[in-house]
Amino acid sequence: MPELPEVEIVTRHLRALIAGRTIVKAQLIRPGLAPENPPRQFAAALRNGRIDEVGRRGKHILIHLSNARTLVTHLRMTGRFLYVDANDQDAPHTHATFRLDNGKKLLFTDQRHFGMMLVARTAELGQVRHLSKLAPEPFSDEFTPDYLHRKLQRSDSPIKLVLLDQTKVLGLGNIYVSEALHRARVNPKLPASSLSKPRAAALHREIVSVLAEAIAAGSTLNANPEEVDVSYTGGAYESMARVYEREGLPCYNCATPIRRMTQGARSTYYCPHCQRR
DNA sequence: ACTAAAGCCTGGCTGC
DNA sequence: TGCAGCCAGGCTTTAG
Repeated sequence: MPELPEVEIVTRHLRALIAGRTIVKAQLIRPGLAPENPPRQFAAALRNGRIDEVGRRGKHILIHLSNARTLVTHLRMTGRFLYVDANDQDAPHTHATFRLDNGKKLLFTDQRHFGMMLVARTAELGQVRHLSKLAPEPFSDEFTPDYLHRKLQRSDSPIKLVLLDQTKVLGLGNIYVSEALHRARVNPKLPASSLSKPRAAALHREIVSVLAEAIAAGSTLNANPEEVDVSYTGGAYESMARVYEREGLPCYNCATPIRRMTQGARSTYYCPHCQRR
């Protein structure tokens, strides 16, 4: 599923394909995709905007335009961009289209309707509700072992749930949170506040390294580098995961069978031996 | 102020 | 074979 590494890969592909292009015509087909922008306003705000930059903030993709607007996109579970000929028929579940000045069009498809878009003035992005409370980028200088320890101190919830909170730690989802905890040998049920400072430092190191390694490997996406179209399974990182979806298989450290449990209505994978405490 | 749970949504799977 | 019902999960909203 799209977590920070997956969104980073999509962002890079998009950047290579559409940076410098101009949006000739934008169309919001399903208004619910961008509830804060009525379809006519959505179209007008993007029309004739040249794409200056394609960036990322957490799991959001930011497409900055020359007309002082930014298109913000969250893929959630099944959102994806397709880059096709302008004359091609729209793909199934297409909820927005962006015709470009090179005979191509970008489609946004989303089978499950969880994805989100919004257009904002670039200068006002700081006040956009979805972005304003996000934690620092995990690769930034602000995300330090001390920062992580301080955030964890403030909650008695199971550490797995706290790590999924994008206002505390940015970029982890259900896959990488299980991976980071296993690598740091931390029990997912441990109250966040009881993680010692040295263990928080180790966890910090593993969060950064698991995200970096996933990006370097191309994440869990199966993506054609020439295309922005991606499949959300079959990517290289899937086979690199040490616990995720490995229930019953031996831990790579100690051969104990990996277990699955439910936390916050979703699966957590862990090694009952390596992650005893 | 915090936490827990419901809700959003649909394709694929399970079990009758 | 058909179909009801469950499951997956990022994030917001609501209830406690």
